[in-house]
Amino acid sequence: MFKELNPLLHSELRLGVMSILLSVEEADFVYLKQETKATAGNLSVQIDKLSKAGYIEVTKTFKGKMPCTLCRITPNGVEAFEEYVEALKTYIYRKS
Amino acid sequence: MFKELNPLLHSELRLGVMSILLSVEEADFVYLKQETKATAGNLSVQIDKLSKAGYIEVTKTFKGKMPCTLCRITPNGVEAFEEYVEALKTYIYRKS
DNA sequence: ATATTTGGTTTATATTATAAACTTAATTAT
DNA sequence: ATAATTAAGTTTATAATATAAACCAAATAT
Repeated sequence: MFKELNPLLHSELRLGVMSILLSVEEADFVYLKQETKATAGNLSVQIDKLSKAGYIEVTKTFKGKMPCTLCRITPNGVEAFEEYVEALKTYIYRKS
Repeated sequence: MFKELNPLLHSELRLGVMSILLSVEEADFVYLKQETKATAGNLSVQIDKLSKAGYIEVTKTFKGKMPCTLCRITPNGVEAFEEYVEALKTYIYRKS
């Protein structure tokens, strides 16, 4: 019937982050913040969750002298995203 | 960029209820409970929220001697659902 | 030198989802 | 007939989640 919606992805901000990372190969904190319009605190927390779930990989480097947090999606992340989309379809394209 | 995901619909159970009501014209509490596999308490709360938002219409009747809570989607509900789907697409079919 | 901005993290709070406990009435079993 | 069970919900307490406010360290501007 309905497939379960992975609660880690079923969150506006985390979904946004994943969506960006699917299309962009790598993105830093500042870019993600701009694109998602999230506050830094919220973004930080959600990046952490995605990272702990193994959906994204986070590398802390420096751009010049400024800290720079780079994120990229992992194969597990891609898979989870695709499954999430499949699950969503059971809600959205429903045959009575 | 990303469209906002209506938080009232961005909930697994409420989305399930709306999805059913879109395809079925009318459904009672017991049916919704079976299809969504929700607990009665949870379903009751979520039906109430959808109803207060004007997305569904709830009528309390009796089937024989047993109480029967009938739900149907409203035009506002249909519209909100469609907008929600459009918003979702900005996350899912994203052109980099 | 001090004030402000940048790039974050931590923590406290508000919101939300969920289940457990309860209610009322109808069945079923004894 | 009455006691126990089930049905159909609702209310309320709790657990989980999201979010922003407060904070920190380093860099830059004044």
